[in-house]
Amino acid sequence: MRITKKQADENKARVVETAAVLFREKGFDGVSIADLMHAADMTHGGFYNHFGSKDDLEAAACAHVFAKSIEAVEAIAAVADPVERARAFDDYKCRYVAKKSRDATAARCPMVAFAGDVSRQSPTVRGEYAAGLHKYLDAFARAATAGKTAGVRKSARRQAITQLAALAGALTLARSVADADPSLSDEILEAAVAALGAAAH
Amino acid sequence: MRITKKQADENKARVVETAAVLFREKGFDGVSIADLMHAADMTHGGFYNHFGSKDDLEAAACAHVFAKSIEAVEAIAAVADPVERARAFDDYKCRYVAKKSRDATAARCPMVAFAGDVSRQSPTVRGEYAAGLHKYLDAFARAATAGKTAGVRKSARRQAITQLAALAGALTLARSVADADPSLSDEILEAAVAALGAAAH
DNA sequence: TGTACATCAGTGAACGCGCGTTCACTGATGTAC
DNA sequence: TGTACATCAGTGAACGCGCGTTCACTGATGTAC
Repeated sequence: MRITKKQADENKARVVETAAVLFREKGFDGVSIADLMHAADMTHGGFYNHFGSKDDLEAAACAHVFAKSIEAVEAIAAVADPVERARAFDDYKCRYVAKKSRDATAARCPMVAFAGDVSRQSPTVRGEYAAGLHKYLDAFARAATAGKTAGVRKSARRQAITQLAALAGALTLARSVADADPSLSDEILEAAVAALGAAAH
Repeated sequence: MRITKKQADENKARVVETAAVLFREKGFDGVSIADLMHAADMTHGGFYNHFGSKDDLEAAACAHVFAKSIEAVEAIAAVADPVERARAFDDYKCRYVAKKSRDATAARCPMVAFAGDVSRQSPTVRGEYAAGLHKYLDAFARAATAGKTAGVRKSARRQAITQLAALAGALTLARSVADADPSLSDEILEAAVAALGAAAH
């Protein structure tokens, strides 16, 4: 039963969106193609009409998730007014290490969701992940250094990278003990928030 | 062919040691029981004489790896002379985010090696991991706050947690792009080292 | 515009493989006397 | 200490399951005339 070209494109997009959610929630290996296709309201056989392999989909899902995150941070970096930009950036970082963010596993940041798995995946996935992280980190550093003079920009970028590592590390560690030691998990996130406050002034 | 009790205990210990290496290198799901047992110079059938399930071994390996890390940090925290302790602690942190550390995947820190996978493993593994991280983090905070007055110790602990998150986050991110974008990977580690230098005085 | 045919997105059974786990067996070790 | 037997760590074949992937088939869509 052939369907319309537009419908087929929508179906493919829905598979990528579904994968973006499920892969973040359960990891690449935790989602079978049959599970995924059923979650996207299709049967598993049609998968290979759209993707050459599961690897290809992993790469596509990775790029898709990063694209959204990059867009959000670039929007902050593009804010013209320095005060408003700083406020928006602080908000973003606070939300990043909020408990709500830790618990929303399906919407998690691609760094945290994929960093552990990605180095064991195929070169295609690794390449797409690296490209995404590179752009994300650049956008993050730009949001932090926008408006600074060229003289301090280099060290400001370094600081931004470390701040990003601290946020991602805190979220990763907090997530890893969320079930087994909730109070430790909370303490890690609270420390991250406190550090943001201390760095803000 | 029954063997001596001592030999059997040694065999079990060798399986745990081998698992500690292979799981860090390839992840829990990347190592089959047959692979593992052959790496430990045995056949796969004997596995269940020592462990109830693969989960049990994962938990044991997790605890084993953490125990070593905890021991190292506790030794630093126990150094009596404040100057020498600070120097030892700084050394430890610098080694943690050295490129050599990123590339030694088989010897990697348990936080970085397991954090991504652990929340998808069984409760047994999650429990052992959480217990290990809790002790490790406590030791790390003690190494940072030893000798400080009670008044500042709470905020010093928070700072130590964030510093640990920054180190673990930097190593995780650097590892995740090590193959596909080596210069980005290097930049992340260099930023982490620079931040350690800035925090030291 | 209408018709005939090729195309191809989606279906669901099937294949082959690797994995965790089980099991009957072996034979040296540990133990009871 | 010596002997007879039970124990149990290690072996390797086998089982059952889930997975990624393939394939013959369907029938509405797209296209050539």
